Amino acid sequence: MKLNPADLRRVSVFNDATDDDLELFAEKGTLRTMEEGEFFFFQGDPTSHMYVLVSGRAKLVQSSPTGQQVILRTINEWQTFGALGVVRPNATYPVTAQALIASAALAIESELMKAMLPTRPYLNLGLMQIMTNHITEMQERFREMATERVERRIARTVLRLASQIGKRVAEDKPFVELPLSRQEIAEAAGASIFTVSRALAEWERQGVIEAGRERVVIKNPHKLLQISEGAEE
Amino acid sequence: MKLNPADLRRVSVFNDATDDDLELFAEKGTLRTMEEGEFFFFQGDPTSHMYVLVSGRAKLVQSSPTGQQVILRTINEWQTFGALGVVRPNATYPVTAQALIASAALAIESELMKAMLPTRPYLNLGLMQIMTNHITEMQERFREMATERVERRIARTVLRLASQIGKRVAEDKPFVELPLSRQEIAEAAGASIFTVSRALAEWERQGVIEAGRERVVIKNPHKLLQISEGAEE
DNA sequence: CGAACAATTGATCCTCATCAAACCTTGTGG
DNA sequence: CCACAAGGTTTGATGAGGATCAATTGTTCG
Repeated sequence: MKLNPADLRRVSVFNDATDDDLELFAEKGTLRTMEEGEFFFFQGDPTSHMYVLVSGRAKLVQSSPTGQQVILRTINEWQTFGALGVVRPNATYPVTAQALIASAALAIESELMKAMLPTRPYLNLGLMQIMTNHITEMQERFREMATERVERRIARTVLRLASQIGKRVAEDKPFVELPLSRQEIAEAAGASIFTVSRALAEWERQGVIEAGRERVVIKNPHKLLQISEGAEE
Repeated sequence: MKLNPADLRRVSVFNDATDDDLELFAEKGTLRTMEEGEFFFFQGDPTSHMYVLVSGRAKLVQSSPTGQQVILRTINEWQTFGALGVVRPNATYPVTAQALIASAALAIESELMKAMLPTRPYLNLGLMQIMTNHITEMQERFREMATERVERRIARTVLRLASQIGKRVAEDKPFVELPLSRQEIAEAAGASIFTVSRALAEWERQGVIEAGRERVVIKNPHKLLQISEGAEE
């Protein structure tokens, strides 16, 4: 399989790259393909590469010493992950990256990226932009987790996941489909799968969503947003 | 009051700055002094400046629409805050920065920083390093909040706050003092002040800490670490 | 068709927030 | 120097929100 360098411009970090640089990334990078459930890297591995997801879908999970997991982020096509190693070459990944479906990612050596930084302002700016995005997102999620009750958190989580990895169910319909199990929604929302199941069942009764096996279809995002903001009774 | 440019080298972002740059920051920046409880900026303000705390102590808090607060970070001398604006000039602060005690901070215009980035690799690297630190810290705190129960979270919070803003109670003693109210510890741990009060009372009974009004002295950090990791009985 | 696994549903229990009231500490003014 | 006010802290009683557990019901796939 061959990667078209021009496609790399869809990556936000590479928006302002020169054509030469894009070719360099495409050439020096190696394409890694994964089956569903396989791992790009594990929490604790040395941060050897930065990844660009070329196709498929992935998730970043963090495990506690006791084995409990939370989903920190989901990755869609042309999004980057594992970028920490660019800045801290001798560090280890703080998360595990796992393919949600069959996927392919371009792996670029951290050392290469790091060597390019001093002469590429656009790369620095691009990396800092996604970093600040992650910081503000994590701060918000932390506050939610600390102050909001489960149902709202689940609603927000479903909406956020939908914006990150949701697909239109059909071109002409506004419904958005989310290919995630209850377990995964629970790990992203910080709830038990039972509570997630009950919340989804209730929303389905109200016609807000349609729930299936490893699948959620959002039929009324507006109502879901209301729920996430506390319009309840 | 005059700021010595050489002191700025204690700021991690400026570690590798030239002497000229340090002087530039000291000269172009304005020193803002705050009484206890005053605000450097509010959540929602435009990100006009990056700050370096020169003296005192501050906290970054985020408020929910309903007014509930969480403490995201505490700032000690020579630490930076409000650095997001450097990368996103037209954004607004996602947090509020408030002085915990009488403090002074050097305010450097975001625009100035941004203009310097393309020709200063050290600045880019320095900023990215603190950003990755924040990301990994927030990811861990999020996981803790999602998976761990209160007492452990409070223990971890007290330890983390101690490492960030703790002071030795005396040069020759290992005890670390933390000048925070129960309310503030609660907001940092994502707990109620009642639960915090009970936990501290219990630990004081065990000789792990010494609790006072707006004050906690850690006498046995090792034991506290054990509690935070779940050694309980 | 049956095995494996996801999801549901109900019953139970436990953690922790909430509320109320008392207590302690610090600072202020007479 | 004492009295009082203000605000931080403690403590107990209560209750609710969710987690946990167990059993059942789908759903998918070989």
